Amino acid sequence: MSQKARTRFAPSPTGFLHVGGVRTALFAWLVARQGKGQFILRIEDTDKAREIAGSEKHIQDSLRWLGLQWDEGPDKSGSFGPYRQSERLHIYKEWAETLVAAGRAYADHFTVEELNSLRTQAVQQKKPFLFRNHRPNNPPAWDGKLPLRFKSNPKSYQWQDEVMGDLSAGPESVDDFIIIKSDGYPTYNFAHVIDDYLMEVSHVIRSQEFLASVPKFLNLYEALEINQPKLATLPYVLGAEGRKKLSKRDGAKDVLSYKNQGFLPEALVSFLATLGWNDGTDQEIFSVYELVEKFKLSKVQKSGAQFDETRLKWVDGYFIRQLPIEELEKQAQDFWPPGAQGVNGQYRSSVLGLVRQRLKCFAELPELTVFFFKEPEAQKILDLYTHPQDKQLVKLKYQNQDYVKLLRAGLRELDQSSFDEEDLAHRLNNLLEKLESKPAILFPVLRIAVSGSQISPELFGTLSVLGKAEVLDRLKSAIALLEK
RNA sequence: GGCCCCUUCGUCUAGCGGUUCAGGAUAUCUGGUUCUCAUCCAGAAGAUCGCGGGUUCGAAUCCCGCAGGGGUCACCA
Repeated sequence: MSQKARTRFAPSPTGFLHVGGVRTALFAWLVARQGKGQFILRIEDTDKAREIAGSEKHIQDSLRWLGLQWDEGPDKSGSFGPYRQSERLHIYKEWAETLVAAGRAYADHFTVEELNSLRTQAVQQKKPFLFRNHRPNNPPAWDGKLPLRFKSNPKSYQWQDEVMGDLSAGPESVDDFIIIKSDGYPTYNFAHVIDDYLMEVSHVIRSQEFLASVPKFLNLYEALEINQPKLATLPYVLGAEGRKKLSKRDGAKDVLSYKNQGFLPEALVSFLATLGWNDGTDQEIFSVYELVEKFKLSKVQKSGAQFDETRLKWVDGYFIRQLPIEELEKQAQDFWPPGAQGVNGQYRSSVLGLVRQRLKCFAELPELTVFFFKEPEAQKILDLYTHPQDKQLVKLKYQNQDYVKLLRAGLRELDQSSFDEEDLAHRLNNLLEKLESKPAILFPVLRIAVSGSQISPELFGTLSVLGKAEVLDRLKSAIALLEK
């Protein structure tokens, strides 16, 4: 796609941005970037009742975290602003008036109750409700107090969707819909059409719930005599449980909650991009750069895709393993266990090096690394010796004095060590021979004393990072504990 | 109910009439890597391509029906 594309993401500030919504933003952003075009953030705040304070900022924070920077938006100047629909009311009014003048819009005198009863009737007759069947002959003049309805010109449509392909719908899909509400605000159906046109949006990329309304939009484009942008309809991101679209009600998570759990933004981006899209090869993980290069709307899946957090974790783990250690350190900054704060950076960096390959996200960092910053609890150590989980140790049925013997030998040997990994490996291997022990026995015994856990990073590295003084101390405490 | 969209391993997907009794990834299980967990490597299991018809020498791939799922029919977006 070499043509300049202008795309937009147009959320309404009615709450946080969830992963389904942000995927739409991502796809739109990719199309803009690869066309060397612009990505527009437009806030569709035309429903005052549903608006939630702070959500615009929250949406912006989410997009920024993922690196989906916009070129034009409410906080940026641009030649097509303002970018908040509530600040464009005069524009919609003007366009509405042209429609009125052309006889293509009329004031709707029905009360909400009347409309509801008409609808109920239609439902009872098992017929779809079409307002145009109740179109008044002599509508009152539009004074701005009554809602204004578009006077449609029902017909069949066939159109091209960049994702869905050839689509069609009959005239029953076209109806008179409200374009300006009685509070003076435009409806989505009207405002987005005007804005996309005025902002010269080339691709309207949105999710599936609007598909049924497209014939209405098409009809409006004709009445307004404006060119229709390219349309791309994205399938839903589905919740993990059912086959339903991911929604806040069904526990869809806030994008920023993934930030708080310590997922890498580039991992979420890669994961989201491949949720419903792939490049036709076996590649499973993509950098942002590759996505910009390879993404194609035509390769987007037509069916919905379940959001599977297990897969997200795999992707995130992959990125964690790939990232240079300095970069990783920056990202991990806020996730260290208590006690790690005062510690010097070099030490933390070494710890990170030891645990990085088992990290799926930084939320797991504290559990994996506590013992590097705090002596393990005595009780825990004792429990692990007396009730080992490890198969080998269980079989041996060691008594305390057996452990003490090994620990003492370890202590003696390590006391001589320089504590660089090579020397540690060399000495402990010698010790194995001397004691006629096995790695599967000696190592876990040392591991427990040092880490208070049976599961921890590889032993030589752990000892080396922990340092001689600390290791010897911990061995001595363990011995004292067992001898009590 | 009308209209519209969708339907390949549990999950994400490849596949666009023949080299596919369906490939990759993940998840699961097994084995290997001087010890646990993880990584990495090797392997196993897992989809009669929603169902039924057709077209064709040949169909996951084209056509038609059906079924299932989803969406929509708001002064919400």
